[in-house]
Amino acid sequence: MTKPAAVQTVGGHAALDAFVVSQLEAALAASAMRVTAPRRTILQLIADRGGSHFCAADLLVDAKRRRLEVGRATVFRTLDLLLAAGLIERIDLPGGDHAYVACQPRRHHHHIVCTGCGRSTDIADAELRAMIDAIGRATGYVIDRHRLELYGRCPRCRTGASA
Amino acid sequence: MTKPAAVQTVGGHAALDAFVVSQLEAALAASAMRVTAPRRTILQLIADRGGSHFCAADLLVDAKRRRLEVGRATVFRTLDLLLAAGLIERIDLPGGDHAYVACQPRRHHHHIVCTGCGRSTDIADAELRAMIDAIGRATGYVIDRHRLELYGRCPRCRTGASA
DNA sequence: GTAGATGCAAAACCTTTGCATTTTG
DNA sequence: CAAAATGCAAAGGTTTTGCATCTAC
Repeated sequence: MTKPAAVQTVGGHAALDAFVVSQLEAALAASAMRVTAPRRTILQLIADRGGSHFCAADLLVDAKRRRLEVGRATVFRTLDLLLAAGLIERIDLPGGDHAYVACQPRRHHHHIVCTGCGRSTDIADAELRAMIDAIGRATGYVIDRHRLELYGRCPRCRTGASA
Repeated sequence: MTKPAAVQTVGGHAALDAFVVSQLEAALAASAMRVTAPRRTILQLIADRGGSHFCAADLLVDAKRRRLEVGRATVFRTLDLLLAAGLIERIDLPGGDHAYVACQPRRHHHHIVCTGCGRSTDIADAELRAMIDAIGRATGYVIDRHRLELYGRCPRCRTGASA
C-alpha cells in the first residue's frame, strides 16, 4: 500500500477577508475592469460568508437582508468575473446543485466541503498528479483537466454539534 | 515519488447495451417500480448514445428524431430513477454544464470523459482511497464522499482526428 | 382492480440579455 | 469624455408539478 503524504492545505476562507479590495483591484485592474461599488459589495458579501459555499441566490438574499443595493444581473455578472479571475470556484454539491466557494487565486487545488457548516478548505495535493498520470497511462487517455471534490465533516463540526 | 498502480478500468458504455432490459428489470423490480414502455425507450436511447454523455434535452431530441413517443416529464422522472438505481451518473463538464453518463451500476468508480467524442470510461482506482484517507488525517475532516472527474482525449480521438 | 406511471400544459426556477442611465478612469 | 458597468424587466432555457387518463402487476 502506498503512503500518500504531501498533503498540504493551502488556506481557505480567509482568502477574501482583508485582501478583498487589494485582490479585487489587482485582478480587475490587470484586466482593464473597473472597481465599482457593487463589485465591492459583492466581494464583501462573499467574504462575510466565512468560507461557506454560496450561490447567486444566496448573495441576493444576504444583500436584501442587509439592505445593500445590488441588481440580480450584476451579481451574476460579477460572479462570472470573479470566476474568471480565479477568486472563486464553482463546486458541485453531493445533492446535485452547484455553488461557489472563495479560494486561493490562481493556484491549482481542490476543496473539502463540510457537509455540516458548508465551509470549505482548499487542498493542494501533489500526489494526485502522479495518480492521474498513472490512470492516463493505463487507459490511453491524455488527461488534461481534472476535478476532485471531497465532502465530509470538519473538525469543528465533529466536536461541536452531534451527528 | 509514489508509484500509483492499481488503476483498473471497469468498463464503460457497454454497460447498457445488451443488458438494458435485464438491468432495468433487476433494478426496478427490486424497488417495486414498473417496467414500462417509455422506460424501455429511454434506456434504449441512452444505450444508443454509445457511451457519450447526454442531458435530458439530448434524449428528447433523439426521441423526436426517431419518432419515439416520450413525454418531457417522463424523461426527467426516469433519469432520476436511473440515477437512484445507479445505472447512470451525473457528471459535470469542464464548461460548467452537467450531463449524465451510463455506467457500471452500484460500484464506486470515477469517470474519464473524452473532450473529443464525449464518451466516458469508468475507472476504479484503489489508490484514491489511500490518498483521501491521508487528506482526512492532514485536515482533520472525516471525509465520507468524494468525486473525481478527469477530462482528456481518448486513444481513438488522439489517433483519428487531429487536435 | 389498484397502485403506480404517463403526458400534457402550466408553473417555478435560474440565468442571460437588451437598453437606457450612471459611473469609473 | 468615452468606455464600461448597472439595473430593470423581459426573454430563454431547464426542471418540476397537478391532474386526468392509462397500464403493469
